[in-house]
Amino acid sequence: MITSTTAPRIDQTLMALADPTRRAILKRLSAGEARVTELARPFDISLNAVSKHIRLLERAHLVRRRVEGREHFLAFNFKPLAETIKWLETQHAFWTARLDALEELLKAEDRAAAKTLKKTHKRKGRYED
Amino acid sequence: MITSTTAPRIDQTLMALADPTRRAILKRLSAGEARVTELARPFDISLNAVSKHIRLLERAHLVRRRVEGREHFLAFNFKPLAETIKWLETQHAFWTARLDALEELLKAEDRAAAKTLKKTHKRKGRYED
DNA sequence: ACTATATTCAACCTTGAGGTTGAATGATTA
DNA sequence: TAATCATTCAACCTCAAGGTTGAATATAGT
Repeated sequence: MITSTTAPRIDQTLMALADPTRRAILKRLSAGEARVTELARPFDISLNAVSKHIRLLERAHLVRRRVEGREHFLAFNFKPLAETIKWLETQHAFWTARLDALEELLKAEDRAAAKTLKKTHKRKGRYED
Repeated sequence: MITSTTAPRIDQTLMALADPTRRAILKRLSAGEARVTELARPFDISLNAVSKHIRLLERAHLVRRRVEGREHFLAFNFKPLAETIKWLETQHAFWTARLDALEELLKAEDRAAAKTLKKTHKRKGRYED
């Protein structure tokens, strides 16, 4: 019984990345530290909204905060991102390997069918896109 | 004014992947087509819940559906996944490149400071983790 | 001591995720 | 035809995302 493929870290990271505003914030932070107000400036939403986005990024460990007086400096933390990419690549490799194997299998079936002229298993309704 | 780094496709894909149940479903589907009931079996949640997850995966184009009579066959669609990984890798490259450049800059500063024995800019509060 | 600045807190709203149960629909099978 | 199976639809619940506005807090500048 699959209760959960418990990878809460990955859940959080992917969730945090699934928002264009947050991705833009990260992009900005890849150029170096920035304060909250600074990060908020380019956006059309309230400062508070950006503050919330930052808090969420922090919770996902994608961003770290250094408080200096009244100013909060945010910095990018790459680790979770690297981990997530690695995980995705692994899965991707796994998935495509399976897919390739399946393709091979189907081709082999087709060859066999052609040979015996039976033409069974003409898989109807193949998908595309 | 950054209204949105509009990549709705990526939003959807990342969001869809940010759930362990859905990732498990995809993993199952990488081994080949499956029907809804079949996909639902290993989970501890209701069939309806799984049906909803599938609908969401479909909406994100990660899964395609082929209806045959009363049975619905689901299949993995790799394209959005590949796209997303590619995008993430690009961003990762961009981010790390920037980070490396920044590190270089800081090191250079340190060297310069050491040379003139001034020791200014001793960046306090470096982050770790 | 004021005043302005940087940021969060608190309360509120709307929307959708993730789950439930029960009924409806449609295709098989006995 | 009647019963069974596969799936969705409909209605409901709870919770958190993403946004707003207005007040609170603390630091910095005058």
